[in-house]
Amino acid sequence: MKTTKDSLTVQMGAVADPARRRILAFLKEKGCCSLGRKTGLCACDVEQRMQLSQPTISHHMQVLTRAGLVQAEKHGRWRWYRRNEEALRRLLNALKDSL
Amino acid sequence: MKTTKDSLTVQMGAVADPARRRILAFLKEKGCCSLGRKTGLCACDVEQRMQLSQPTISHHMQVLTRAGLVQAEKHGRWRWYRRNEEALRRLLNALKDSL
DNA sequence: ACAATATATTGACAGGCATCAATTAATGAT
DNA sequence: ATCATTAATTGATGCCTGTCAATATATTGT
Repeated sequence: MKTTKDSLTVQMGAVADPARRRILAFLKEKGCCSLGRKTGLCACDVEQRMQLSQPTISHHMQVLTRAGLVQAEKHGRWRWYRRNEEALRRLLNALKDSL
Repeated sequence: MKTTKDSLTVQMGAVADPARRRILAFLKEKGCCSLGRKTGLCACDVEQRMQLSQPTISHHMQVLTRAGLVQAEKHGRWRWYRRNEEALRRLLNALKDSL
């Protein structure tokens, strides 16, 4: 019996992990690969700041992306991640209603 | 190497579970055991509304209480639980800052 | 074609967690 | 005292998740 998780639960699960909250905070900064961009980091940027292995970072980025809280954009060799401010705002509102 | 969880993470973990979010919603209602009280339910109230066993409910109430999101008050044979609105508000604000 | 870089995938492992049945503890009623 | 009721605890089980090493894939540069 597989119970499919509703999207709020998925997002909450994503944000419940402290490593992923740190990543979301990092994504506010300007990354070394971002060049002209105002926001967004590549995975290597994140890896540099966190003390976690590359596969672990990749996994966290996937969780955040699947939850819709960050958006990924492939750019050559890199993959740029940026916060989905809209989704984050909606999450906060949903949580406000749900709590 | 045991990493102690910070309180925000504990609270987020508590609220990430859909069953516990439902419980928090139920706690807004008036329970059968509450008699003259405006808010608060006993565990049997919660059990009636959720399709979960009594030990499971007990466990969830413990998680919510440890996280400081609900407050328990022993009253004879029953234990009344009520939402800690202050803590819930603070959690939302902390999350707003953290996200 | 080959080497280097950035990221994803796979497989494994440990720890945590949600859940239940069975039991225990606490309290109230008769 | 005994019994009924409410809730906590214990022990077990299976699932989910965070983490890493090793490997694979994709892309760029030479």
